[in-house]
Amino acid sequence: MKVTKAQVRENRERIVETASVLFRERGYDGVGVAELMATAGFTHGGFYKHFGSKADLMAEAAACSFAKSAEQSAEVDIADFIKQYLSREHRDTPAQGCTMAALCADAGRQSEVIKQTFAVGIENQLATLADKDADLSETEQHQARANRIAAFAQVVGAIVLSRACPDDSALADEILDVCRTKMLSRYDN
Amino acid sequence: MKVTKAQVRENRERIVETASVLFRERGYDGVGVAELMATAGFTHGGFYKHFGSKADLMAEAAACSFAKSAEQSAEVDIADFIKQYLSREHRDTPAQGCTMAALCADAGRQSEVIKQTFAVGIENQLATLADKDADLSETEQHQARANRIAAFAQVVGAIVLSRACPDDSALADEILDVCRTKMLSRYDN
DNA sequence: TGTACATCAGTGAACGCGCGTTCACTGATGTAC
DNA sequence: TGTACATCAGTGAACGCGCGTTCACTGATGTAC
Repeated sequence: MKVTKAQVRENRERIVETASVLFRERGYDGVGVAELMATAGFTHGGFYKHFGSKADLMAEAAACSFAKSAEQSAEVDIADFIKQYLSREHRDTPAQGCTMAALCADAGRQSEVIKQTFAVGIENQLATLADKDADLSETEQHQARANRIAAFAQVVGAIVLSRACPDDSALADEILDVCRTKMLSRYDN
Repeated sequence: MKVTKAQVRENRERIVETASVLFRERGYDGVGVAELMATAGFTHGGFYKHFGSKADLMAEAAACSFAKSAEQSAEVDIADFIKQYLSREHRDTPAQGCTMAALCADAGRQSEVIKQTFAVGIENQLATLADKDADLSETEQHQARANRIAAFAQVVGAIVLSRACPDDSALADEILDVCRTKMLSRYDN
């Protein structure tokens, strides 16, 4: 059952993307290698032809989704980012949403390799939020970076708290609405 | 080996508190019933004399820690709360820290019963942050509540992101420092 | 108050199950001639 | 270009292990008389 080199690459990519989705949906401990491989369309035995361990895949799936999200939000301005991030749709579909929001608490309990991947992901995200056109002094740059860090902490916290509430909970929606309104009022004036 | 009623109550309490600590440290999936009971000083078989299931204990441990943290921070003013919450010490000792920060991402993947417990916990925390002495108009009350929600989202997000970074990571400290400074500047003037 | 007995918290072996990982095997691909 | 063979991605059974949960048993407590 050998397969072309192109097919191998494609299959590996499919496993990483499937993992990225399933992990965001159910957490690292919530998805097993066998189920993962079955969802990607394979039997579980072949897993170790692609990855050294489940932990290796966890790191790779995170890195992959961080790269992808940086790509996607490169053209989005900060107000649109906030609107999308703090939407009910994003909260209700973690599998398609921000990996940082879905998995950073899990990452905190994983190995240093995975934490390193997440640190890079955070820096990517901060870079994405930067206003590329602006020509700022050094103190203004520091201030801008501080603003981005605070904003990112707030959107992540809001999503994570909102997801911890029951479905159709007024509080869950209130958290999102309040944070969206407050944050947008700083940019749309 | 029957035991006095007082002893039973005390033992149950010890199990709940042990669970609360271990869950915060390693997540709900990271701690098994057997290890939990052993840490509390029992064999695992007795677990089901106290709780219907592991999920029941998860809900009870969360509720217990929310009640305790509301008690503790009742006398703390908002600036002190921010300083404590966004300290390295809090980040580095999740087992003794805020259950919301440690487990709300896990809660989002659990049953509605647990999410309900977390929603109550969030409301508790918001009530704790309220300025009891203030006598405010209705619009001022709305505004104050919105401020508390946004602040809580930001501190939770900051801790969770900081914990996702490698140990001794500059970024991890920067996230905490930036958010602490920015948030305090709104209260200490 | 003293005695006989039911209760039930705690024990520890056992249950089936799914986990991450390993392995012998298959057979089409890629390579050497 | 055609043939012979080594490679290795994918298969599916099997590994040991720890999980949540169940159960027969123990024996001190609590209760009924």
